Amino acid sequence: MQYSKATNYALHSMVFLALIPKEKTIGVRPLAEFQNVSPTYLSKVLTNLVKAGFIQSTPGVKGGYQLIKDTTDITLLEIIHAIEGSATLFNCRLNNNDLHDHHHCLIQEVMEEAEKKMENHLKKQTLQGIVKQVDKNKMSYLLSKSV
Amino acid sequence: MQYSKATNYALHSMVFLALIPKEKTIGVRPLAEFQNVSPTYLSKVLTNLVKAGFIQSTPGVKGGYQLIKDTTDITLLEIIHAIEGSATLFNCRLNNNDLHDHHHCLIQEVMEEAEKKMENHLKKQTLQGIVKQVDKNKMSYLLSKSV
DNA sequence: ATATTATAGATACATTAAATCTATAATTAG
DNA sequence: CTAATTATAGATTTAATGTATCTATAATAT
Repeated sequence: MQYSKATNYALHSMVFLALIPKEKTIGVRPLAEFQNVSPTYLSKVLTNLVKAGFIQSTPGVKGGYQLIKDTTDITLLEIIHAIEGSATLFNCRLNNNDLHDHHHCLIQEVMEEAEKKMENHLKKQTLQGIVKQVDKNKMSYLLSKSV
Repeated sequence: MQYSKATNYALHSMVFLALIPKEKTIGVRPLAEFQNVSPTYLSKVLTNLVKAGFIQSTPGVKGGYQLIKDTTDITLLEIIHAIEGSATLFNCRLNNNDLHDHHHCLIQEVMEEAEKKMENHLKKQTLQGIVKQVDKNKMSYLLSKSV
């Protein structure tokens, strides 16, 4: 079980977008090249981020993508959910006739508790938290490409 | 992203096995019927649990599977790892030439922290914890089939 | 010796992620 | 207004992986 490549691209793209001046836009081409992925595929991922309200897209010359939400108001969990959806990681698949709906699965209960621990942590991790660290390292984030 | 059906089967099978008398064995057939899965497929899952050292298998008449470890000494995390492996949920897939190994990914760092929260919780959840609850409910676990 | 049960290997099937292609719409520049 | 640029949508293809089946083999009990 692993997070999808799409989620990978989404998270890295968001960090990238957070690092460029807010009034500027950036095209899908450089974003894709940076991540070694085809622009057409990445654009589909980015569209999900647009629909989630994190970024804005403008077509045409000088168009591209840009953040429209404050980095302190975007959590990693939200980004992940925008791509992966928000279904629970574990779902009891016992479909026994005798199993009634109100009989909740004890295993599922525990698994959901565990997942919540992870989510609670990711809920506290804002995009700003990542970006801040990049600056702190005093490395040219874009040049080193070590996002 | 979701845990595999195999993990589902493994967890439920372990609870089932924990509920039968320790000296008795149970064949793959009833275990499979209980979970609405083919015996041949479930046996492959169970073999992984054998290799992990949780259960024992004996061929032949009156053979089958049985627990060989104490329920207080088996955690849900261990069972999950026996099926899913222990790779991290998130892996930075940026493979830029300019990216050196020692440049660790900030996103990955956070994601691993988050995953650890979940794992720490599952590490504390023993098979006994589940089984105990089943008894507490005073329901015939096997009859109600509401694992 | 026979019936029973697990295991291993090969294979097939199904689902989903990942990626590509084409056409369309929106925007800017000239 | 026209041409170039850029994002979007839809259909389609490819690849990867999870799920499942089949057959043969080995081990055990009666």
